[in-house]
Amino acid sequence: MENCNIHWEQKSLVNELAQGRDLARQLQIHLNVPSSSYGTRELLVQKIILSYEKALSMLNSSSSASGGEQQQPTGHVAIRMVESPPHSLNESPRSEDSDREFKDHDNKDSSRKRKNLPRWTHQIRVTSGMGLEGPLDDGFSWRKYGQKDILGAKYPRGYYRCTHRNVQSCLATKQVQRSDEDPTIFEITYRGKHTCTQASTGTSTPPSPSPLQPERTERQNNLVDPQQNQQQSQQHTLLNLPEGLRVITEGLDTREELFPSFNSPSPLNNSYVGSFSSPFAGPTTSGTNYFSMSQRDFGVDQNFQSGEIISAPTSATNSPSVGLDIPFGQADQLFPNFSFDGPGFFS
DNA sequence: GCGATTTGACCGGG
DNA sequence: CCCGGTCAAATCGC
Repeated sequence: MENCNIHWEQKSLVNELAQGRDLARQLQIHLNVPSSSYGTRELLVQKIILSYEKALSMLNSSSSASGGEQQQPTGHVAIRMVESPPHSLNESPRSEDSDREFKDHDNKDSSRKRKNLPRWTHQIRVTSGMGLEGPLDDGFSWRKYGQKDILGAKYPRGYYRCTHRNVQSCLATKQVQRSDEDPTIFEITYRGKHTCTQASTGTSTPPSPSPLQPERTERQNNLVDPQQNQQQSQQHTLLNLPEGLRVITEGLDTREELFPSFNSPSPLNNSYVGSFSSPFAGPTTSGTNYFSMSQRDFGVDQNFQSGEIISAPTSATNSPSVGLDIPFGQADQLFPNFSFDGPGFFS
């Protein structure tokens, strides 16, 4: 059993390093492309750093005592994934989703619904000034399909799904929930993975950032704001993310999405790697009070010094499992060959 | 007119 | 039966 663990960690470590290598290659490419934006490059740098950190944490946790949590030294934005089991004691256990069954006449294999789709949340806080913040775009186009008041939460939760769900059966969804206590924190939960092919060419990327939209409190409906749906220019919109943001990320469950480079040999075509690990979503709606920030408020030269990571408040503080995660919770979805259903492996 | 959002209804799990 | 997630008709915005 332990051998399996060790073996597994080696494997994920290799994955991590390979991902870092690919990201570095991407960065190299971007450095040669004049159209590449600063934000894009910075994002790649961040991801490379993240990759290193994860690899290091794997090494630390495996060789020495697992509890050793080390801080990331850099003051930059970093992303830390914290694994937290769904039934952990922290409140807000967004329970499994009860998806109404589809009209899938054919697919009666509804055994695995979205029951165990990968799910991870990112908590995003924006500290620049206050109030209205950014078009946090994660590079995907989402369509809002619902909004609900959640028990015990002051603010409603917005439900989004991928725009191309019908055409590409892209089942990715996300939820955006504003924190009750600190209204500047948004908790974005992603579910599923994007299978849709987004605008890959990048020829006519819509550069327009979304305009400001007034904040609206939960019950007011009259003030609707024209806001354009977030466009999918994977790379370009990503530049919104670093500046002035204070990012809290928390990963739930599996994060096998982060290893798509597993079998993409060419460094060029894993551009969609970048789309996954960018946690910033565009809470676009006027329904809940989301925000947008004008680009110019954040000088590009600001170096986002305020960017800071905070480990997730709920579980990260006391959970020793910070930094090591259960890598392939649903590995079967991505890697069918990679079965590991050993009992008690992680559960 | 079309596509996205809004919003109450509905559904299913716990 | 309550609550969270989704649907779908109405509405909005372009």
